Amino acid sequence: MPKAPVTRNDVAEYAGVSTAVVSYVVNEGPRRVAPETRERVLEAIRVLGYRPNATARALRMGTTRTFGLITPDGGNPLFAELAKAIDKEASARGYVVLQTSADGDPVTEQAKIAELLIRQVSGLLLVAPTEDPDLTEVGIPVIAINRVLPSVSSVRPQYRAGARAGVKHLIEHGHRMIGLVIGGRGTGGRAPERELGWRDALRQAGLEDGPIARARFSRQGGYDAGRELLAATKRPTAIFASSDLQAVGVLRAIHESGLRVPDDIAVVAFDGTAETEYSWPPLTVVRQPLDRMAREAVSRLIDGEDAVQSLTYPTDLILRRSCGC
Amino acid sequence: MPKAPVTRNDVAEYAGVSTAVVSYVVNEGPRRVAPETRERVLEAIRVLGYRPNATARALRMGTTRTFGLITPDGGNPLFAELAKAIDKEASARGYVVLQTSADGDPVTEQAKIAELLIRQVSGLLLVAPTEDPDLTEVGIPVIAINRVLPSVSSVRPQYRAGARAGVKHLIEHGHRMIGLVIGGRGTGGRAPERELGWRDALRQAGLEDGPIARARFSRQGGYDAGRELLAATKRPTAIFASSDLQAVGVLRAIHESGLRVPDDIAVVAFDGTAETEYSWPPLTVVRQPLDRMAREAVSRLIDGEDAVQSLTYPTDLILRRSCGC
DNA sequence: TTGAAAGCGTTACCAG
DNA sequence: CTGGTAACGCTTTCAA
Repeated sequence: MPKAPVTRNDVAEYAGVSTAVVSYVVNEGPRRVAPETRERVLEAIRVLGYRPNATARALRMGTTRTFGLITPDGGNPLFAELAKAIDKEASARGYVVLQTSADGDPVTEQAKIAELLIRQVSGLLLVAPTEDPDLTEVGIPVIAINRVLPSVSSVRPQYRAGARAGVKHLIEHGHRMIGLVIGGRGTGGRAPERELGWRDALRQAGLEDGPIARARFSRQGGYDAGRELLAATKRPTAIFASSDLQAVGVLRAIHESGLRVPDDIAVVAFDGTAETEYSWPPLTVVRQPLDRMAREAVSRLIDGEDAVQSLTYPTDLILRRSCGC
Repeated sequence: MPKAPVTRNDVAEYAGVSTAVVSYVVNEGPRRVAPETRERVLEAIRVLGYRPNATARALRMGTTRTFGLITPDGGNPLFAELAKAIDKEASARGYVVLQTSADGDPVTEQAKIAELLIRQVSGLLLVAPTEDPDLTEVGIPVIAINRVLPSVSSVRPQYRAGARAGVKHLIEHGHRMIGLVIGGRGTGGRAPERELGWRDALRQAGLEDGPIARARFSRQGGYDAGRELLAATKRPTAIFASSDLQAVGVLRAIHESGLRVPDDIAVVAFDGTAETEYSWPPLTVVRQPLDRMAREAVSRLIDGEDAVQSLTYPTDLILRRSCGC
């Protein structure tokens, strides 16, 4: 027997006031209420165990104070960490986030967006959306993270500069043949900016391109790519991996081949999730400023800046052992 | 100028029918509607771009088809994978999950529960809740995952049997001195069942207890614990880590000390997240049946089994290289 | 300082 | 087979 929920009516009755007064007390406005009355209402709320019904409030107010967050894959630590940062930021500002995963599938992604929209979310955060969904007419603020979309604002790390810095560091260690592991084969998208950054650094140093292995953004993809690079005719002495997951796979490929990191091959990765601090050896990484991106994304949704902008944030180079430091 | 949302009224007007009919069409019930009328309504919906308002529906129906999920830490891969499994399961059954993280803090946890309750979630999933919140009076189904609570049903792996199997495997490899890394120091709770399982296996084989290191359930905790065990007077030849995160830390501690896995020290971990397949060496793990647990937890929430039960599920022993296989 | 009442978008009952 | 309409719980304007 699921006991009927206590409504604001019950509270009003118990306290001997009107429902309006209860509302004033609960919301601390928009009208003042006499201290004594206020006490009575508070008491009634306590006694009855009243909890306001946010759906009714949302219906009336037209806003749910809820954000929808769609990631391509909740199992990817990068997205998990990003989601955590967003949740934290949103919580701090009184919002709740409806988080869901699109499983890398554009049609699932579209369906999830629709699902969130009917639930009247106050804003939408799309992490690395696979396709460009039709977003001009949704009527709520939308922001893309880690990917730029034509019709909405976006927030992402300075991929190109970050990759350049990572590769440059490898060059400073004396490497002349630096391979690249990047997206492009299978699902998982590409990463043109990181590829450009890698090339920038090589050009600046007057080096020729090292071998490129294109693979999915996964540990397995990195493993395959690593094996490919190790088998290349001109085997690189260093590898720049465009994601943590791939770097971890590369590491495994290198270990299996009996080579040593960083002595035989150095590795630097892009992303910088927690996992990289405990790989063997610990990975030198170009870290995405997740907290800052999360803060900015949430701010824009709440404060409703409506000009379409694409914002980028500087990365951090974290030196650990895999580069030879 | 945020264009006014199109409501069911607009659709009714456009199609020249009443709002009730629109409702029947949208919900495919509870009344039949003439095919021709139906077509007109569908057309109107298409033309106007109508999207039903789920908050109004929730208010009317008293159910949101939304679950609240609270994990202690969204950054922990185990919980991220579990959340993913739950999201997938819930999605398949037409539910959406509001996921949020309590950051290991009981008061945050309580606040998040309240936040979800006012949003009228249809059920609550609590992953490894830190405290026993007052849950008898919430009026919606609640299920605990990976921890048993007095007042609600729970779902968890067979910790004891799983740990026993993992340690037994180590014994079969010939190890006689097997250390344990487990929770208990700092935040992060304990793990009595896993400790019991470890001891069971040792007893069964007539072995004495190896050294125990208590630490937080984190990579850092495992690292510290690993160093502690390596410095022990009777250094173990094998270590059973009660979580993946700790095992990864243990691995790092071993590598730093110059020892080899599994030759000098074997390692087996409990959990079995994706990360362990790509550690070096790949970890032999006792895998939690996350998908099954997720399915069962969601089912119970939806189907509303109200007897308080604590359900356990068998683990899988995944053999990889860290045990010596 | 407080009360009454309208209305948010939806569902479902009751008439027609 | 379809239309009208009350009700869900809440906020807020208007009146007292």
